[in-house]
Amino acid sequence: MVRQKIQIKKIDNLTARQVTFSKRRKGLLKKAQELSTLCDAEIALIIFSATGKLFDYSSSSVRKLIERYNQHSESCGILCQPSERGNGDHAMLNKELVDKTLELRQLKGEDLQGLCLDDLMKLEKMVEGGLSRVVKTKSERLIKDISTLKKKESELREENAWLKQQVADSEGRRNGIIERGSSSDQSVLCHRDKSSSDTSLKLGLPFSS
Amino acid sequence: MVRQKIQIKKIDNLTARQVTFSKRRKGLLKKAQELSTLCDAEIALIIFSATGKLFDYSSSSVRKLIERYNQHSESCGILCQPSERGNGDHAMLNKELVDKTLELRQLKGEDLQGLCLDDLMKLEKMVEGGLSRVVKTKSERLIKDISTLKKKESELREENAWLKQQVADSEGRRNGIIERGSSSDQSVLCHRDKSSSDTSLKLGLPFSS
DNA sequence: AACTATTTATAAGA
DNA sequence: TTCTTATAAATAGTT
Repeated sequence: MVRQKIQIKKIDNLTARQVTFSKRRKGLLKKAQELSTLCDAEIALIIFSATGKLFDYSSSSVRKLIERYNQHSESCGILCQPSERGNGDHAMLNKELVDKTLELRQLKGEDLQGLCLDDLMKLEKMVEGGLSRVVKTKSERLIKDISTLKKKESELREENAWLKQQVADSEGRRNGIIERGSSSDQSVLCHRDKSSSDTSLKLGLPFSS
Repeated sequence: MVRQKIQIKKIDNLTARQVTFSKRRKGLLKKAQELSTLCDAEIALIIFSATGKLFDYSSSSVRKLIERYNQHSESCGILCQPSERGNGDHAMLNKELVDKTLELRQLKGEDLQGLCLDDLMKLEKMVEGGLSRVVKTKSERLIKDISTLKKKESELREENAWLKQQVADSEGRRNGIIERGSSSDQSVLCHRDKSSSDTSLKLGLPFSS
């Protein structure tokens, strides 16, 4: 609705979707509150994000509004079962679970016998979409990993060059001044190896700074 | 909030209040719908006007959302009595549902940020497997449908040939014996035309096989 | 999280 | 109620 008018359809990009959700949720809650204040209306608003997080608003209390809604529906609509409240919950939960399990199996290519050609084609489209998104995410991850590794490599090269110089200097000093055996040699080499793995590899810090 | 910015407090004038209620209610419903579409959220909105009239909206069904709201409050809110047998069931059911929902979303290529490269590659394999099975099933279904249709076609051809013969015989008899009008002619021709369009023409199959 | 160019919502008037 | 219009508010894209 800004910069460019958007289409009202599911936002593909996850991050953009989350940002928009946060912004618009806030806007919606504000509008609900304003309407209830301005016009003396009772309002309940229940929002579940795609990830299952709950947000709600009510001018009084959500439960109270739900009660009132139920009463209204009872008097105006089809009757509800007077008993079985917890049971309805359970049954519904169970049904959702069964439905999701079947959907899951079908996405994995199982239990397809009951589907007509149209359903199969819809399913194909959906799985294709999922595959393309998975592949895209994997590629992005690979690119990122490669770039990180390249950076590390160049840091290590730099560090190595510096250490080589140290060794050369040290050897130069030793040769020019005094003969002390091979112990210092080894300690320098050890130090270099240790530094490499302890700093650059693990923490990704540039050795020279 | 226009011409002059309004205060968010109850509108005194009854008419103005009713007009504003109508306008803003419409706006709120639209925003709710947009949010649910754009961000894949589940939303329920219940509005009681000051006069007690009910307006509601839900992305799926208000009842379903209320059930989910109740369930959510139960599992996330104040602790449940540890003695209840049904509750253990309920919690377990709920956990399964949450797990399956996540798996489902990931198979569809969503919520992939938390996955490492290995997980992504496993997921890719799984979705690829699913896709290939769906495509295979679809192909088999197509082959089977085509074969069924061909069989039907040949049966109809046979029937048609037989009927044509009947017509020819009938005409032969009529010409040779008596004048009976055109009524039987038309009914036979109608039948043949109907058969043709119901099978081969509609589905784009070659008529000859 | 803040900014800002635009779109959208809407108060007031007709 | 419905339309118009001037203006406030919301927000998509960007930084």
